[in-house]
Amino acid sequence: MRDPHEIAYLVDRFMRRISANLHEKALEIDTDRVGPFGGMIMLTLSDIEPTPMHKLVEQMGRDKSQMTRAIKSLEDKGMLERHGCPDDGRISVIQLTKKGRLFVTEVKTVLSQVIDEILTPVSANERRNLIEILRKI
Amino acid sequence: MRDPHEIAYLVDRFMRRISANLHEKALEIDTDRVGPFGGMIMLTLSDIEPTPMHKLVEQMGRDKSQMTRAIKSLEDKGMLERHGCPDDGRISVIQLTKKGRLFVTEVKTVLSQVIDEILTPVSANERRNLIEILRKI
DNA sequence: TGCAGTTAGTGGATATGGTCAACTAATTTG
DNA sequence: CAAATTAGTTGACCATATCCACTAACTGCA
Repeated sequence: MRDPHEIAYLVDRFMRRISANLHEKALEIDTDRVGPFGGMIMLTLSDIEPTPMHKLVEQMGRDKSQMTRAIKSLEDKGMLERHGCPDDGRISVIQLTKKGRLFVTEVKTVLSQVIDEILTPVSANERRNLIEILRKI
Repeated sequence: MRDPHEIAYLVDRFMRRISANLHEKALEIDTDRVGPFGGMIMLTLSDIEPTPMHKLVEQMGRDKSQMTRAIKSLEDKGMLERHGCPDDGRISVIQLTKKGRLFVTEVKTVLSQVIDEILTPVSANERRNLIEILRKI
């Protein structure tokens, strides 16, 4: 394999390694059973909050109905809050709670550990390259 | 975001773009409703066949029970065959059929197109780097 | 104004993928 | 040969994804 399609394969493997390794370590911090997808949402939110749903949907490339349910679940767990937007009645603005922000810092710690482990065979220089390239995509 | 955890996020986005773009184009060639996961299995098989299940499981990093069912479904669709191994009665060796091989070449074509599109902002040099780095992981 | 089209978000139905645990049959090891 | 291991299967269950129809609120235009 040395054609473009190999990339799909490699990226898939990469992603699966992350989730597998995360799975073990995350049990301790994920006391609310937020799960991988919920965690990803929280991470994303911590970057772009406060934000309306549709921005989050766009950012994460997911279906909006899926997002509705995930957000509701996170709201029930006290991770985030929604308040209506005075300028536009359709929009509800999402914002992390204090608990949510605390959770995000924990997730970042664990996730960084996991990725560091996976990236041990990759030099610091190459890591910068990797991030650089992925950002362009 | 400039910490290791950003990588998880970027890789996730990458993977989602691949599946989204593939989703549109794949409808024509995927007449047997093999689906993304089935396609991934076929691609992997085309590299390592003939192979027993547990090698495939190891290679793809999936649960073996999941693989049992996926393989059965692909077998029903005439994409692959299994025959018992004379040396070891537990093992059944998986092999692509002619139809399966034809399907794989189609998948590779479409997938390569999709990835080429996504990688347009990335130079040839960087692509080599990317593959290089992903291989190490 | 006010109606037509668009946008934000919700909800139902269904499909696919992933996880866990228990199980059978074949094989290896001491 | 008995005990432990390995390959693969099956059932149950949860998480995630996709599609579609729907409401409410906003925008643009005549």
